[in-house]
Amino acid sequence: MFKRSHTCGQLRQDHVGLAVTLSGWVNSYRDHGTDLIFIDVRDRFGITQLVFESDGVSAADMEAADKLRNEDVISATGTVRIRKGGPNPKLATGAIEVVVTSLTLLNKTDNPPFLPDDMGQLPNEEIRLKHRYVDLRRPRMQSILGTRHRVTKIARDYFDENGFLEIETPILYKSTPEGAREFLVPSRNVPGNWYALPQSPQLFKQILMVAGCDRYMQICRCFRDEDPRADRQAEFSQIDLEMSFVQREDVMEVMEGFARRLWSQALGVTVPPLKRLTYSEAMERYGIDRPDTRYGLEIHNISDLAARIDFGVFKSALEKNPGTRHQGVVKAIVVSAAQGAERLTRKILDSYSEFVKTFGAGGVPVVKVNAQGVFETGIAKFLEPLRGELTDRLALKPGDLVLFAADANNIATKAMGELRQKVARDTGVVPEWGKAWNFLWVVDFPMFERDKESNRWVAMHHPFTAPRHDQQQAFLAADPSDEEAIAAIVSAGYDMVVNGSEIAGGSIRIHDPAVQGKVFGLLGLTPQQAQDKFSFLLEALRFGAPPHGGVAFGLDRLIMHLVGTDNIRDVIAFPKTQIGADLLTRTPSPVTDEQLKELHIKSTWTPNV
RNA sequence: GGGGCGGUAGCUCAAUUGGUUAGAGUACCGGACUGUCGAUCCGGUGGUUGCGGGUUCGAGUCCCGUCCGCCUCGCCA
Repeated sequence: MFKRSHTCGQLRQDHVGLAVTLSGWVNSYRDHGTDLIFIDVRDRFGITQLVFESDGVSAADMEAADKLRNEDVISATGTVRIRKGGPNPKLATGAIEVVVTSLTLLNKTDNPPFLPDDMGQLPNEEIRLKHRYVDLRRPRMQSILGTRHRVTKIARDYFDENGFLEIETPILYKSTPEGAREFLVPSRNVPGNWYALPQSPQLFKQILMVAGCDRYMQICRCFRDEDPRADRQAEFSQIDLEMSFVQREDVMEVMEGFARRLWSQALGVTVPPLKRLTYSEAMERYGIDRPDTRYGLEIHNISDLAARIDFGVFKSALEKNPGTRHQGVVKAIVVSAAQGAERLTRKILDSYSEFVKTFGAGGVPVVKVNAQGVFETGIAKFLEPLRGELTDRLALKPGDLVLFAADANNIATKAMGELRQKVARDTGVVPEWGKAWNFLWVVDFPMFERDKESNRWVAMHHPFTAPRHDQQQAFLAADPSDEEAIAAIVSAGYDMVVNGSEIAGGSIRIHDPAVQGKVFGLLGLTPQQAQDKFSFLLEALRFGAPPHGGVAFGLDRLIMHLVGTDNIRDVIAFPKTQIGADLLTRTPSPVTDEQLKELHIKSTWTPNV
């Protein structure tokens, strides 16, 4: 029999004397010979020690117990008693043991590729993913799966209480090639036509608002066929929301309430009211649209001072793109002695130039402030005329380091934003997990940005994002050819950021067909193209569309924060690798010519000979 | 598409300048052991050094190609 009476984490002193049956995996065995064997049996709920004594169990069962090995699946019946050898404080069940009277071996395991314990070093990730069923047995992974379950439950409860309706939207959807690369699915019934997997349910949830659903939520899967990162998968999950008759503040209030509920229930952490940063402020002070405010190291614009000295590096940078928003700038980060400037060795500082080159910047000039307040290092003599003013403006003290970036505004900003985070890691000023939760809002994003390659406008958030309420008239009046005017339009978007990570983003949507048409036009869609791709949306906007807006939380990233991992694969039961492969099921995989034919497609792939 | 790191026993790793029969821990197999708890002790099995070429008297080590995993730039409306 294997129907258990209790779980492996359940038994306590109160249960002493009870006849019980436990089922689970052999976590470890301690074989003391023909008369005494200990087996720790494990399930999702815990570990319990079983004792086999030769005078309490049949000879056959004793022999079977002798042969048990790690990860065998067993069921054992016996009696609970206080441990004879003293309690084991490491186990929740450590006060008791179960003296076994009968044993059933349910599944004899082959020698497992690795043991699912969290004590030693983990095998490499390839092995873990190949044998995911073993990896997921680890208590740590079970705990993460448990957190993930609780988060989705809290989300459903919270949004239910706030009047949201959970509604499913299609996975087989229409291709809308703006944005991320899509996964395509061929249609059998309509030869030559295709579905796409949704990058997000964006338009369906807007249609649901037009359909009078008022408040929608869904825990949905999204698909973007782009290269992954440590915190990004091609297939990922969102807590997706949309609300009718709301302005920006209304959505933000609901979001903030959810974040507060989540951190409270999952971690016991109280989230204070969120501060707000505008996008331009974030970019200016932190060089990134999702600032990590757990440490200082803010970025200073010293272009005005830099322009006054004869230093070639600064001079040539400042001459870039005159009169535009990408005009050359000189920016500085101060690493104070108190923030661990001495940890930035010559070698590390040298590596920073290589580091910023990956973002297109030229290098990182450095000066060090010596004990007399005088600048040292190679470029010190060029900066000497500015020493007094720089010392005042940057509040420099002996022992401080100043790191510079001089380039076109967008490049210098990006390089400094990334460098700031790297410096923080290198100096050790980033608090360890769980010590600080710096939530904030970023608002007032530009509606559009210029795509470098195609030199066209692209929507910064997405093409359905509305201009901020007070920008609507300016937007409708703006001349599409006036680049600076278009770039200056601010959207009604908002991102929630915690510890430098974007965990949610959303916006008030366009509900006016005229505004939507102008956006499509700016994005380079002809009226005919807009009609072909989004006729359903444009029509819906003409048939009674309420003002609406919404947001999506990145579920995987939320879990990463709540469990303290920087690997997104740890929070997904069956994740994919860098090339989108599932090593467990060996996906993707070839299909037959018959399958292809039925779908009216032909592969152009040929094997390398 | 670019850059970086890695791939040696089931697993984690080692192997000096290119040089004897590629080692250790653990797992596994056999044995001993009545109070362990990451049991202990004794013995043993286990290798296409990712794969394919090349250089060399000799390659885990050097070269070329390729596959896989991770990090990253681009990309991610």
